Amino acid sequence: MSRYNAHVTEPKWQAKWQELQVFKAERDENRPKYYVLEMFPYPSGKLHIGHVRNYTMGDLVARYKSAKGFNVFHPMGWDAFGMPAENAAMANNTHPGKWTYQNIAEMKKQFAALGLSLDWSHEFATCDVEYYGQQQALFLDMLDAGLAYRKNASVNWDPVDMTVLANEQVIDGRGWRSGAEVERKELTQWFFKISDYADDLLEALDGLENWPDKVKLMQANWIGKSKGLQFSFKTIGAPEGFDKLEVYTTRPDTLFGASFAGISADHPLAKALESNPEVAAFTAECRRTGTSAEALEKAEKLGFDTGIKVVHPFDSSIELPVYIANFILMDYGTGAIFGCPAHDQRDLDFARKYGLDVTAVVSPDGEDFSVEHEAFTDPGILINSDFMNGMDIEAAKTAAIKRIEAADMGQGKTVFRLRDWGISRQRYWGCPIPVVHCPSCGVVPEKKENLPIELPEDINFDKPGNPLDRHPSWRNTTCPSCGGNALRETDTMDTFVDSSWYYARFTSSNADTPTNMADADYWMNVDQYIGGVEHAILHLLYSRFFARAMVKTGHLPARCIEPFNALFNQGMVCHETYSTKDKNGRDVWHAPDEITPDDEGYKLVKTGEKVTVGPSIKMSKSKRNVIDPVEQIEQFGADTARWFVLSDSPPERDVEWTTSGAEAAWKHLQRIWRLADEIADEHRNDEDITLTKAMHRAIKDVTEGYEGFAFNKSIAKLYEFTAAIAKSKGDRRAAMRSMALLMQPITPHLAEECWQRLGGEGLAVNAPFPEADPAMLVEDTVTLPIQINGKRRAEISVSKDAGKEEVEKLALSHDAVIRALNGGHPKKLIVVPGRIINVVI
RNA sequence: GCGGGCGUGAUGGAAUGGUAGACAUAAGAGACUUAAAAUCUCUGGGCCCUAGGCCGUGUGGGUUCGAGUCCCACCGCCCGCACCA
Repeated sequence: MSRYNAHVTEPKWQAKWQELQVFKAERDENRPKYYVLEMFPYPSGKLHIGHVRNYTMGDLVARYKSAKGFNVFHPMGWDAFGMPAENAAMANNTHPGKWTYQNIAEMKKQFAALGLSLDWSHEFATCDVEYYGQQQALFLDMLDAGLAYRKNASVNWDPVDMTVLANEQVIDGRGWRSGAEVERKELTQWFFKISDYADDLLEALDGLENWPDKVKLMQANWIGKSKGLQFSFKTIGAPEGFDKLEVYTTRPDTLFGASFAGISADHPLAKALESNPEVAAFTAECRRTGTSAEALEKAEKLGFDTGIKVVHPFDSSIELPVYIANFILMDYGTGAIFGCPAHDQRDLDFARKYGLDVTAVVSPDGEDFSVEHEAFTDPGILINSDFMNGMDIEAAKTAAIKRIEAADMGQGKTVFRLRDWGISRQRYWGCPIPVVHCPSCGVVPEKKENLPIELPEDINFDKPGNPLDRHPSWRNTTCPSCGGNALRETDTMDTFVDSSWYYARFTSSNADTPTNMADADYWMNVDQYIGGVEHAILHLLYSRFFARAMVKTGHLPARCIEPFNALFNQGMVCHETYSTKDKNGRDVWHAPDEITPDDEGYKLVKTGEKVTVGPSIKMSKSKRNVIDPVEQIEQFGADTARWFVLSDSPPERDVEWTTSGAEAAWKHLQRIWRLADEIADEHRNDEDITLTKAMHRAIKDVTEGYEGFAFNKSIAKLYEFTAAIAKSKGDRRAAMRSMALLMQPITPHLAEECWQRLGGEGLAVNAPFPEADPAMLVEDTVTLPIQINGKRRAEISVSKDAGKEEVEKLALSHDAVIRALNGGHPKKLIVVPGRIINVVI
């Protein structure tokens, strides 16, 4: 009997697939296409076990769909721009490009060992000049279409690294790298006008039937649509030019409960008042806490009474004080509000602190009502509100808006939380923004024929800041408009731009325009997109925006505004943690290969010290609970790793990597090989009908698991089917061949080997997926449980065609039922054909 | 605080409102072996008066002939957002 040697077999079949170009996708109008895409990786240089799970799932789908007759497109590339390359360049005195391409080469080798059904002929890295040059063309078209623009914006500025930081790179108010206190700085930045599509991006979520509800909900919350009223108060005692104060509210129904007006510390009116040193001190304080994380700790509501008053829009005899308040955001609505303490918790906290009136204007039942320390935000009936008295909230909102509009003081308005996407980054390793700053013409877009604007190679990171800023020969250029001396834009694009359209570029990765319409038209949309839920908002929202922008600029067909037909978020791979304590009682973490089992639990291999086993959590370097997939593949082969990452948990949930589980997977695959090997030499002629039925049952169940992203259930069925084959005394060849084809999407190498050994025709990867014969799924007899008063007491075996009456008769004549009836008659008898019998006594 | 999800054996997990615990791991027993490894077989929620019965899917109610599944309340855990007017 031969032993299965993955180290020989796996490279052999990988070479065969490559030789025969099995995974190369060609347009073919006669077959339905299927585009499978996994979120492409950042080329860190090291394959992570999470990649194995992600890409195995995509590969399963690709191979399964291909076996089902689809023309499958399954490309791969590299999300290759970004900070880590610059950090590595600084640390190792190398070039970011050199570092990145070395990593890509290294990672590609590791990918190859997994045996993925990828069409590498469409491969690109986003740092390839061919890619980012087309991205620049896209940018120019978007500029033309009014989707890109420049404006002043306040950003997180790291004064040591001299760069802008994204919000998530600011930790406790300090730069994640330099540790320097981050400043708010006003800079002129490039933006994409994603807000133009806010409503569309929200509405279209409903049409994404095969997206997780969770992701759709997160996007909807992020877009944050609210309907309300924007109107202006007349002011009393305000500086020149501020005779009106614009506010926004979603609760115009509560206007008669207003007891103050509030403005943000960044509001122009607040700034105008800063000549008063007290105001300046207060606004400075607000801005400081506004940027730091401590502000989130239930920051106390603080206000500063400006002495200015505003006049109530419905009753000019009412005057309200205007406060500068620390809880009002400048970039939402108008940066100014009216406060209605009775029906808003923040306003109530504020009012109690500063002794302002609290008048309830909505009551649960329309009766008199008052509020103490908890704002009333439930539905109710308007009181104390003049013309709105007696109305419900919705009617009152409509009435208030109508009245304001009639008086020409404002109008109903919809506001979004979603803001335009700032894409400028003061960094080298990104896509240069293709514009020129000309002293006479201003900001001038580069001409398309001058693209690509390539990053210069001769740069260094000796000094902080962007090397492009201090590279005169690159920076100095001529104006595309007047031909005079001009300076290049030195900002590069946010790396999220790169990943917002790569799925479209894959369809025609060598085109000399961003896409080729014929290819895009054939391959788009992505039929199944697979990746981590951490990209639920930004990457997916940006991609949805980009698809719209590409439709508008003529780079995608109109039907592609939603580029991903189906989305699946896979769970993470977790592992137990192992720790001991050091002299100071602090945890010291140990890698899985540093420990060994002892009598009860684990000890350190080196010292024999007892190890505390912690819960299974996301693999991380700091906790050292990391499993290296390359080592796993060296030990057991890729098929074992592929089988195991899918076997234990549903794909959307986290899976725990255990040594025993990986070994069990390996043992099972060995067993499959032994069976195939044995059966290949077997000469049995008698059909085992039980096995044939088990085969069709397995085909049906495994297929359902693949279709429904329940891969763990498919694997359970494969285990059952294996047991059925092992047990059978009849001809097992057909069953084992089906087994090979059923396993092919998960363990493609072993499947090929078994297929070949069993005399299968051609390659398993090219064989059609087995189809279950419905006739073979029907059992002649079924076992029906008998319940007495809803509790299972017995079971009977009946023919599948047994009529209801026959079943009833059989049930009533069963010993257990006779005993329970004790001579009496059942009150009720429920027979669900093929399911259950319930005797109610 | 708001929004969402989830609570099932020692563990990961199965279960169109219809036999709870498929499949796998850990554990235990046995077969083969001089022995080990490998392989194979069996046991595997708890309890009791053990030919049988009682209890059991976070807790308490409800709907139903029948609830892990549906409804209400509570408890616990996880994730997302975070002063969004």
